[in-house]
Amino acid sequence: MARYLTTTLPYVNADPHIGNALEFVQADMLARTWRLAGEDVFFSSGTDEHGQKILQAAEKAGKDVHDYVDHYSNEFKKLGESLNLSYDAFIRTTNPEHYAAAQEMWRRCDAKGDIYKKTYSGLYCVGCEAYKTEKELTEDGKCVLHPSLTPEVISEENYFFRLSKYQDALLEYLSRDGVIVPEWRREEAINFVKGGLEDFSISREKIRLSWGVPVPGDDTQVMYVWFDALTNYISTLGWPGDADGLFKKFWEEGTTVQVAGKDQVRFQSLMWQAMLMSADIKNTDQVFYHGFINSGGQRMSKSLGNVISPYDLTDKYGTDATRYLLLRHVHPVEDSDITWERLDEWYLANLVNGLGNLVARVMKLAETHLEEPVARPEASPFTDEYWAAINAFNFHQALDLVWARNQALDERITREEPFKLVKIDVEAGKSLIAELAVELYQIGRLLNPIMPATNELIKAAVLANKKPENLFPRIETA
RNA sequence: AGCGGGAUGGAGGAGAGGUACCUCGGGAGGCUCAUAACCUCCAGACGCCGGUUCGAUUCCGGCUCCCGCAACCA
Repeated sequence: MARYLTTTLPYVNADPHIGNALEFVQADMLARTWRLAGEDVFFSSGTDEHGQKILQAAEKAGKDVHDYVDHYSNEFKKLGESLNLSYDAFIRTTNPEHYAAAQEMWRRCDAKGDIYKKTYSGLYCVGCEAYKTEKELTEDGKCVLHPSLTPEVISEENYFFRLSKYQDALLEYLSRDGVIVPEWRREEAINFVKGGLEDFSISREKIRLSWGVPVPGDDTQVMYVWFDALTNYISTLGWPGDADGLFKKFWEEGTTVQVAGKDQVRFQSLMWQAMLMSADIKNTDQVFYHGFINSGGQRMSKSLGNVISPYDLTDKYGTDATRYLLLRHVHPVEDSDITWERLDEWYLANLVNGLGNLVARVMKLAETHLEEPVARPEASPFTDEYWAAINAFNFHQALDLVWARNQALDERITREEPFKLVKIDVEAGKSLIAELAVELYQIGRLLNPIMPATNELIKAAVLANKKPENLFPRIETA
């Protein structure tokens, strides 16, 4: 079966944060799992590069906006390498092909009568060059960032998308089981839609904001970044031209899954789905929403000094251990809290003393007592329970299953004492040790979607009958 | 106001209609193959009040306390 998978595209106005890493690693585990199961997978990620915030950030940094987005896009690419992601495409919304796709999406929605012009007025802060909602203003109505300025009421003529028209169609879409995971977010979305939808502004006046995709047929306006960015999910497949047939194969005929953060429901499951409906394109089959990561009971922020960046993790623990920590100790959909103390604890308990030590134990026995490597086992170690956990996005449960197996192997060694047996009855001892090595190989295989490099190392060690270097060295804990 | 989530041993987290699991920490013991690792045993928990049920910590209702959301935020 063809399976399409995508993350949301990180917005390139800042360095990658741990939430990006979580989303990438979750999606990568899905992609690798499906490939293992023999499915044809197209896994996409990339960067979202338009909009006011980016233009401002570039100006603030004194950089040309093109150089600025190139730099950050590359940072996200590097993060992908640090996390050993296996995506098949990295789409940038500044690609010419993407521009063409976003404009075609616009034309189609327009042809449906879903785009119209309207005057939008709001409180505008000249300091920020942005409209402000009440929430963003101080009690006396001043901008938080520019308290000396009084926001002015400004009117702007923009194009709007008739989201309201799709209220019933969206309710029908949301009535399908599984279109949103977890289920309670689907109910949340339904309630939200029932509360009434308002049309969205999908363009900006070019004189205010030049950094965006031009609106077809109106050179005074550029697309609001959301309209352009959402289209990436199909432009990455070559839509609309579809010269390689990827769009047909993966989007139209395959199963589509999007991975996103919990703040994305309105954009991914409502706005984007309405856009697809308007353009007569199949809706996304499933959107999985992960939770957020806090630290020390608070949202990570530079001012609090509790930021843990993905590079902090990979530098300290390495790629595979970082993947492990994010997949097993961060809850897939609830918010989670991590601190260095806990990360150190998990690393030490489960990887150093757990998996790493187990590999050393078994391979030392095998290397010492077996003349030749064991044969590669035929039987699949993947159980229905394991597949089911992953397909339900319960990554942590799939990992629990593997670690239960690790523990069972440790227990077996203690119980059956191969190191003693081999001195009493050489053949029986060898045969037991061979069984242990085979089990270790199976554990290695189970780690494939979780810790790709460790999976290879363990399998190679067993097949070479050679104890590897410590997989997870002890590290200095602060 | 409303909508949603959470409340599990000393700490942090899973979990599920019927002996409550994991990591750390505490106590006792074992092993020596292993990265001073591993294994066994012990002490210790399901916020409060009702309801459904043979039985609920798990389902339902109410309460208390925390946390999100409340649309152009990319």
